[in-house]
Amino acid sequence: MNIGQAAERSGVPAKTIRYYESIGLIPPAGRLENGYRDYDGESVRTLHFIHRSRKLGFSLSDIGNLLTLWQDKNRASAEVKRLALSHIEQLDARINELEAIRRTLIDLTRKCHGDARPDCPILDELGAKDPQS
Amino acid sequence: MNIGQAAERSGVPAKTIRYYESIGLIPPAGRLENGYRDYDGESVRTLHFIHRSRKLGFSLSDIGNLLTLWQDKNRASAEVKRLALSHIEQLDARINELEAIRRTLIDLTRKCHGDARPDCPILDELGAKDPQS
DNA sequence: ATAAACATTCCAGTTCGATAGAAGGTTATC
DNA sequence: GATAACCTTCTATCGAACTGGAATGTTTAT
Repeated sequence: MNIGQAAERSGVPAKTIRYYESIGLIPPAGRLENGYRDYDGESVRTLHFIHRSRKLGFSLSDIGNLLTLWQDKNRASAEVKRLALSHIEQLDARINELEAIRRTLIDLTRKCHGDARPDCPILDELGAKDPQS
Repeated sequence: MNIGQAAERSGVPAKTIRYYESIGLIPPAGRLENGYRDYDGESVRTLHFIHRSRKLGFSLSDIGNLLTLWQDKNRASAEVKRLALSHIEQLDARINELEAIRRTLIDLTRKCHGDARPDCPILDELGAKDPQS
C-alpha cells in the first residue's frame, strides 16, 4: 500500500508520515520498484498508535518510548503505567494552572460592570503595582 | 532608569523589553546621552501590565488591544470585559480538552496492573484498530 | 588601571510539530 | 494522448514568544 492509503487508514497525513520517518520515529519504509514507499497493516497500526497517542497529548519523544515498549514483548507493564501516570501528573499541573488563571479572570470580570463607562477593575488590577494573586 | 532596573522592577527581562519594543508592543524608549534606553515609572507600569497579562495567558496580540484600552481614557469597560470573557471561553475550551484526555488516561491506567508482566491495556488501546473514545 | 557588570545592535537559533512549495517522476482515468 | 492525481526529494516556513551570542561601547567598583 502506498503512502496515501497508509495516511488515510492511519489518520496521519502523508507529509507527516515522511516527517516521522525523517526524525527516526518510525523506521524507513520499504520501497516498491517505482521508488514509492510501501506500507503494510503493521506499519499502519504503528501510525495509528502514534496518532492516538498524539491525540492524548503525548509528545513525539514520549511516543518514541511508548513505541519501544509496545514492540517489546518482554516489557513490564509497570513501565508503561509509569509513563502514563507521569503524563497525567503533567496534565494535572497544567489544568491547575489554567484553572487558577480562570478563577482570577472570572473574579475580575465579575467586578467589571461592562458598560459604556471607562472605569474598569480588570485594567486597574492588571496595571496595579502590587496586584492580588 | 536604565533597562536593567526597568527589567527588575517590572519582571520583564531586558532582552524581552527590547523585543517588545522591536515588535511595536511598546513605543521606542527615550535615550540618555550615552545611548542607553531610559525608563520612568510610567513605562515600568506598562511593562508590569504586560507581565501580569502574560501570566494570565493573554497573547501579545491580546495585550496590544488591552494596552490601547488601558491608555484610552474614553474606553468603554464593556470592551475590556468582552476581551476577558472571550479569553475565559478559550480557557474553558482548553481545560475541557485536557480533562477529557485526563479521563481517558486515568481510565487506561486503572486497567493496567502495572507490574513485571508485559500485558498492558494502555498499549493495547493505543494500538487498537478502533479504540474507544 | 583594570575588571566586572552593565549597555548597544544585529543576526541567528530555539521549541514543537508539522506544513508549504518547488521541481520533478509515475500511475490512473477520461 | 492528455491531464489529473499520485508519488519522490529538497528546502523553507510557520507560529509564538522569546533567547543566545558575537562584537562593541560604557559605567562602576576595587
